[in-house]
Amino acid sequence: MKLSTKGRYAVTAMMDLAINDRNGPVTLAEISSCQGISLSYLEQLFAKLRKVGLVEGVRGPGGGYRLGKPVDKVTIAEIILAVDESIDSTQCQGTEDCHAGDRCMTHQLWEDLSFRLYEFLNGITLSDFIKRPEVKRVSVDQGSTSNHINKMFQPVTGSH
Amino acid sequence: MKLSTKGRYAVTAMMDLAINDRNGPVTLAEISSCQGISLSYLEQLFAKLRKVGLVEGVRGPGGGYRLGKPVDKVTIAEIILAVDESIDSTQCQGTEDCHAGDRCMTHQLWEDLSFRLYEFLNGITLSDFIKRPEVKRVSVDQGSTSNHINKMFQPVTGSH
DNA sequence: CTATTCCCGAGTGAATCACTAGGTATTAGT
DNA sequence: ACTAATACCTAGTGATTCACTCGGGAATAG
Repeated sequence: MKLSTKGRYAVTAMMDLAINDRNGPVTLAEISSCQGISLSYLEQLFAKLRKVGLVEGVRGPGGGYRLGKPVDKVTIAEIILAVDESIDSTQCQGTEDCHAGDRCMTHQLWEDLSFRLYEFLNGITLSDFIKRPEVKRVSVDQGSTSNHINKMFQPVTGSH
Repeated sequence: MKLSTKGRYAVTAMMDLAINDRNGPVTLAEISSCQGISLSYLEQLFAKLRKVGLVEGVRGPGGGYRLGKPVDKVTIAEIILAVDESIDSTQCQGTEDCHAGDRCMTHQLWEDLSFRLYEFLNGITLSDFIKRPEVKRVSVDQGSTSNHINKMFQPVTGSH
């Protein structure tokens, strides 16, 4: 689960597609000029997105890209995994007898954390963003219909 | 909020410190041989961690590194931010009149997501890991004392 | 004094990032 | 049939970052 600028480009581009879904395909030229990313670089990113079925291209004039799945099925984790390939957890992983014996359970702990992070990002879909189109920074409308998201805005109470 | 192998090194090293907290300082040589990371590279990482007060060094024989704060005050987000400096959200950010007008709210949406991710990682502390030392993959003990963590293992129900 | 540790800076090959350049394939409009 | 618009594909490139080596210091326990 890596996360870098490349992943950001992919996610924001996918958001763009999700927002303008009903108006037909979105061209890369639009996204490029709008987001200030190179066209050819976008093409490379979309090649990866297309390979895993997250988007589908429409050729010819009036063409562009459409989402390959319904907005509520596309998760942030998928998008990031498609372009920012995962971190290599090599390093004596599996064979945990690396040293003093009782140390070095950190691999396990990291995988725990990594899994949690994945679950978190896999619980957020594109629809969670386009649902509140102009509503900038929603302010905790209780009893929400969009489940599990607003939890993130809540407590953390104990720690800071 | 970037996340790469570098951040993983820092997090696992900090976990190591947290686990062996009571046995005096931990040397970089130990972490190095245990985790298969170069000693000098570790030194560079720990220089950054020291700069923000996450660790403190003890010189001389028997020295090493100690946590700079109580384990329950050190969050994953802090560690990652200390070594993996944040993603540049440049690109027409602020001036959102980049194109057709009603498009391009994606910056805002990205910042939303980025903030959520930060909150998530800032809600996990080192103590959440060392609390269950040998307990591999805890299985949802309800009514937990360690609040907000086990929520992550729960629903996501709707999406997949 | 000496060995052990942290501390510091400079340099290096490899990989990745974001991009440029130059194509080909498909299709809507005329 | 022609043209323009679009997706699609491959190769290369400078800049940056990654993970590392090397060569030193500075502090301190024994």
